[in-house]
Amino acid sequence: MAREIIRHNAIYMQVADQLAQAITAGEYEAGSKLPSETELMETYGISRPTARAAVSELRTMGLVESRHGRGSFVRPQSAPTSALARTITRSGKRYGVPELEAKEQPCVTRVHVLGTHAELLQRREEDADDAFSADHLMTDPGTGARISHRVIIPLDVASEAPALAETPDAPVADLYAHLAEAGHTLTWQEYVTARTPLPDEREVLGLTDASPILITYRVTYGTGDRPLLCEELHTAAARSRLVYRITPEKAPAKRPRPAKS
Amino acid sequence: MAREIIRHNAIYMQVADQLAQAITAGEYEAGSKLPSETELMETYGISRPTARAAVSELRTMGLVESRHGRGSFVRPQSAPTSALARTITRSGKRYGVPELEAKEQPCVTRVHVLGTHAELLQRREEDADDAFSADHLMTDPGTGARISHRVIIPLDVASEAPALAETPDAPVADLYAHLAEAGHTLTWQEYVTARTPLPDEREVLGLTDASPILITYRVTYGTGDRPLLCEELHTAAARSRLVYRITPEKAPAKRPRPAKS
DNA sequence: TATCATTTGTTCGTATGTATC
DNA sequence: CGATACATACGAACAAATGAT
Repeated sequence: MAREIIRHNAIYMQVADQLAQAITAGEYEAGSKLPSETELMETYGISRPTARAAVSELRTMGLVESRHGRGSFVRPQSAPTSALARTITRSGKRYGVPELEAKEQPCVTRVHVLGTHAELLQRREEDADDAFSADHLMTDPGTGARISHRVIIPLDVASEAPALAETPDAPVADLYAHLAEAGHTLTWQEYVTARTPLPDEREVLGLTDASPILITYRVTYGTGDRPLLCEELHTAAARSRLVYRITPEKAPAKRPRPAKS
Repeated sequence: MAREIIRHNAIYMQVADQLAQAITAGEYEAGSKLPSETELMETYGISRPTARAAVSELRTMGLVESRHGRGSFVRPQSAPTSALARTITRSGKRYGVPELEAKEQPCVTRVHVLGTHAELLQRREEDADDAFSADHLMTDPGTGARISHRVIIPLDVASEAPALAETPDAPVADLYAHLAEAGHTLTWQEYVTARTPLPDEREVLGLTDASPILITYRVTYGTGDRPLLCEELHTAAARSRLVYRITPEKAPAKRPRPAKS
């Protein structure tokens, strides 16, 4: 019954495992050169495609990085990551977010609210609500890592706070301010996931490999917990680390039980 | 000056790009079968290794899943992900965390505080401080996804709150309570990153592929912002989504500038 | 500056094994 | 059993980037 989840019989996998263990055990220093494919062929008595497959595994594991004409190098275990604070500050009526360096002019388009955005903004996909989409490309001052940032502003929200429709590409702190001025009491919630980047995402973020990207959706809620905005942020997981401050909340007298009829 | 970051010249990459776009555009339904390698060879006029390389790219992108003897199938775009709330509630002196189902008996070991743990607990690696490590294997009740959870309790912290040393494998809510009883005012901060799992991590979490895992480090700070505990949580990014509530903080009159001399 | 050896990247061909239907 | 499909493995060749001569 117990089905083998992973096949370790394959030669290239055995070689990859051995090398992975050696790397994680610290037998190869960070930045040091892995044996070349030719050397692997000789030491393990395998063919070139097999050696390549083993190194390819290490690459997708994020353990090594291959450079054309030079070799494969061990990536630093705990890479120089910069902390990306996902906090919001408030001074009076003005909300602030950690500053990032803008790299390009923001780009505004009209989109339909679909998929995760529809789910988080609590809209049905069938309605295909229109929205503004403001795309920003920024850099993390710490590491220089690129960050792509998109703000989705549903049209009905924009019509309630016209300042949003005029400058949907403004910094999010301004968008928050406009919503606060429109009488909303703002709260936020953030959803974090990760996945391997698609080719075009790789290009946008300047990634050379298929190492994962962190994706966060920040939803701004207004009065009555109505979702107003949805921001989507992409960043290379290997270079940045998200930081959240967790503030304890008052526990309700009776724990709400998720409906599951 | 503008260096080409990604080569799209490669045939297998071009094929992978086309297929990836078709999949993300919804031309293939979730769960539907991709053209077989033989079909790809014919339609694109390429060899078998090239067709395989293209499909392999799609696999590491997490777009498709290949099954021996059957074919490659499109993975659901927005997989059934469950939300993993990373919140802490408080009722009186008792702190609560969202409940997870324990899958195995916790396992306690003695470890040195190294790497990221040392960094977050603000200890120097050279000191190689001893600590308890309590490993829990749990499941997300929503999706049944496995979650591995490790608590690092430095020995000096344990000696200040002896209850910690007695039952380091207790639920974290109990650990928090013990620290609060020892006179600490607790605050938390969480660091999120992601990476491709190592073979043994794959096995622990029951993953069949190399799709990314989300890693969160939750640090518990006591009085004077002294780091007391470090929790590390691993979960498959494809099946879970972390949820953070963001509470605005009062902005300091003058923004503290990170020292960088 | 030019050449050469080394190393990875890409592509083909071919063969065999093994799971599924 | 046979056909189909993916998995593994070998061999071979050339391209392209790199670093040293």
